[in-house]
Amino acid sequence: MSKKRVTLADVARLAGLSTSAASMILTGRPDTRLSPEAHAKVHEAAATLGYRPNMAARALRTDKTRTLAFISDHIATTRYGNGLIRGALAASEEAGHVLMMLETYGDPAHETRAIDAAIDRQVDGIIFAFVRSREVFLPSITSNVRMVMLNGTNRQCPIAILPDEYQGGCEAVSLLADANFTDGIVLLGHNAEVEEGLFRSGTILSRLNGIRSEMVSRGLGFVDELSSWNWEPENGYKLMKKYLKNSRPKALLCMNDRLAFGAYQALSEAGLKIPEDVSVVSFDNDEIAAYLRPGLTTIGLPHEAMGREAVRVLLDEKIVESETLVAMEPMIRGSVGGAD
Amino acid sequence: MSKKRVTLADVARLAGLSTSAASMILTGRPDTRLSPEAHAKVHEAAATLGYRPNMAARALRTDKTRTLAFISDHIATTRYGNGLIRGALAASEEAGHVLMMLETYGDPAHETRAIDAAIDRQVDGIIFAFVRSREVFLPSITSNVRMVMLNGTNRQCPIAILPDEYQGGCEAVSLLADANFTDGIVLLGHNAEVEEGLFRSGTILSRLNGIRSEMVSRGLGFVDELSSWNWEPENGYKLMKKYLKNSRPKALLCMNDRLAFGAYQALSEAGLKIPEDVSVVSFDNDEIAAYLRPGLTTIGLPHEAMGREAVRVLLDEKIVESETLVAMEPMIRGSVGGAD
DNA sequence: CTGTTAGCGCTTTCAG
DNA sequence: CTGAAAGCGCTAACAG
Repeated sequence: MSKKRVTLADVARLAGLSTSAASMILTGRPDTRLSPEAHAKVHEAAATLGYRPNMAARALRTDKTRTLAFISDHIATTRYGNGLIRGALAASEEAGHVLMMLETYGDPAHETRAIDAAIDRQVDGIIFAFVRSREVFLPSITSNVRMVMLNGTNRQCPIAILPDEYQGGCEAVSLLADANFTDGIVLLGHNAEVEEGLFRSGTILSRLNGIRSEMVSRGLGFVDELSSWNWEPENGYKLMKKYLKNSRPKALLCMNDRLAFGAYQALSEAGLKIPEDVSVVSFDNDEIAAYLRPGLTTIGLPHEAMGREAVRVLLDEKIVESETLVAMEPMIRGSVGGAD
Repeated sequence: MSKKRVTLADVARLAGLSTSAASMILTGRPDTRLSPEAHAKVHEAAATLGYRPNMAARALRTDKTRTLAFISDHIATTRYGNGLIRGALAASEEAGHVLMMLETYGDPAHETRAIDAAIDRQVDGIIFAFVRSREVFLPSITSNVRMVMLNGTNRQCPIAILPDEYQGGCEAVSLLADANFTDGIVLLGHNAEVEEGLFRSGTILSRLNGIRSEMVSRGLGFVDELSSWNWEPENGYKLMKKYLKNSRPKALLCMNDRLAFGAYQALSEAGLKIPEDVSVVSFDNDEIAAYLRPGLTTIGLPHEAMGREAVRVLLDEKIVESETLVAMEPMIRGSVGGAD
C-alpha cells in the first residue's frame, strides 16, 4: 500500500540513461538533441512507473511552483464576486497552474499573514481580489513577486483589472432610451456622497458618470433621484414603498440588483406589474437577478472575464504595468418593456 | 529592489552559529538544549534579516507542505455550499495551513488532473467537497495521501463529514408541531423517486425519513404532498400556483429554500400573507432565505461547521476511519406563525 | 551529443 | 551540548 515515491532516478535507471538525460527529455527542453530512441525509452519508463515529478524539488531548483495565490477580502467565503474565482480558476488551469486561496476578511493582520504564507510557498504570482472595486490599502511587500490587483487598485501595484463602469452606465441608459422612454425615469440608489467626493469609490463614480453622460447625450433627465448609501434589498424596498405613495414612475434605473430586488417587492405590493406598468434596469447581474420574475434586465459585472484576464496578465512576464478595463455585459431579461 | 532571498545560513552566520543550530532553534524542537543566549541570538538575527523559511526546501526534506487541497465539484465557482469553504479556510488558517483550490465541474478528467496536481505539489491532505451530498465516484488514487470526503461519501475514502439530515427533518416538523399546527400541512417537493430508491441520494432520503418519522411520532399527517424532481424557484412557483387554485394550506413544509422562494411568489400573487395565512418552513438556509420578506424560517445545512470539521479530521493523523454527522441548524425567522 | 557533478535551502543524523 | 556533513529530488552547468 505505502508505495514508495517514483523518482526521476528510477525512470532514468529503467530507461538505461542518466537522470539528466531523463530530465531534459521530460521537461522537453530543445537545447540538446538526444536520440529519438532515448526519448521513447524515457517516456515509456515514466509511463510504466507512473512517474510524477516532485514539484518541491523542482521549485527548489527553478524557483517556479506553477502555483498562484488568490488573496481576496471576502470572495472565497461569500457569494459575492464569485465569477472572479471562476475566471481565475479556469484560466490558471488552462495554463497548468493551480490556485492557492487566502482570505483576509479585509483585515490588515490577515493580509500580512496571507502574503507571507503565499511568499513562503514560493508562489509564482499573487492576485489581490476585492468584492467591490476600489482603491485599496495593502501592507508593503518586500518581495518582488509578480502581483495584480483584481477589481481594485493600489499604488504599490502597477497592474490592475477593473470593470468598465463608465461604459456600463451608458449601456443601462441606452437600454431605456432604446425602449423609447423619455420621461418618468427614476434613479434608485444613486449615492450623493460619492458624487460629492466624500467617498473614494472610483468605480461607482464612473458608473454614475456614464449614466449622467448618456442621459444628457440622449436628451433625457430623471424625474426623481432616490439617494441611498445602503444598497441592500431592504433599503430598495423602503425607498420605493415610500416613493410609490405619491408617485408613479414609468421606469427604474437601480444602482444594483439588490436594490432592484427590494423595489420589485414594493412594486408588487402596490399592484404594479413589471414591465407592463414599470420597467426596471439595474447593475451587477447578481445571481438573484435570474430568480426574480420577470427576470431582471441588468448590466452585468464581467467578473469571469476579469478573473481570466488577471491570470493572463500575471503570467505574461513582459507586462510590467497596465490597467485593463473589461467591458460590462448587458443581460437582457424580461424587466424592460416599451414606453407607451 | 531585487532583494536576494535571506536563507537560514545567513541567519546562522549573523548569529555566529551553525545552520543546524539555527534550524533547531527556529523549528522549536525541544530535543537538544541549546543555550538560552543562542536562542536569543538566532531569533534576533532572524528578525533583523526578516528571515522566512523556504517551504519548498523544507518540503523536500520533511515531506510536509502545510498545504491542503480542496477539490470540489462546483463549490469554488458557484454560490452553493460556500460555507464549506468558509469553514475549511478558517480552520486551516488556524492550524497554520493553506488551501489549494481545485474545481472539477463534476468531470472525471478534471478530477484526475486535480488529484495529480495536488499530489505533485505534495499537499498534506485532500478534501473532496461536493455541493449536494451523495455517494460519489472518484478516480482511484495510487498515492497514500490523507483524504476526507466533505458532504459526500466514497468507498475508497473511510473518512466522511455529512450533515445530519435525519435530525434536520425532525426539527422542521417539530417547528410546525410546536406552533400547534395539526392539519392543513402540505409537503412541497418531496421526491417520490428518491423514496422509491430510484435515485441514490442518501442524505435527501434521510431528510425525508426524519420528516416522516417525526410526523408519525407527533401524530400528524400531510394533507397533500406535491412531488417534484426539480427544486428550483421556478418549480416551486408553478407547483404552488396550481395547487392554490383549489386548496388553501395552512402550512408549507418545503424541501429546500429555492422551492420556498417560488412558493412565496405564488402565495403573494394569490393574496395570501405569510405567516398570517400560511406558514412556511424549509431546508438549507440558502442566502436568499434572509432576503425574503418575511424572512424564511429554515433548517440550515451546517456547512461552515462541516468545513471546519473536515480539516480538523484531516489534520488529526490518529483518525483513520470515521463518519461524522454534523447537526443541522434551525434558523428562526418570520415565516412561521401560530395555528389558529 | 551524452553523462557526471554541483548545488537549490533545509533538516537530521552522527561525530567531536 | 554543538557543528560538520549527508542528502531530500531535481535541473543546469560543465566535462568527456
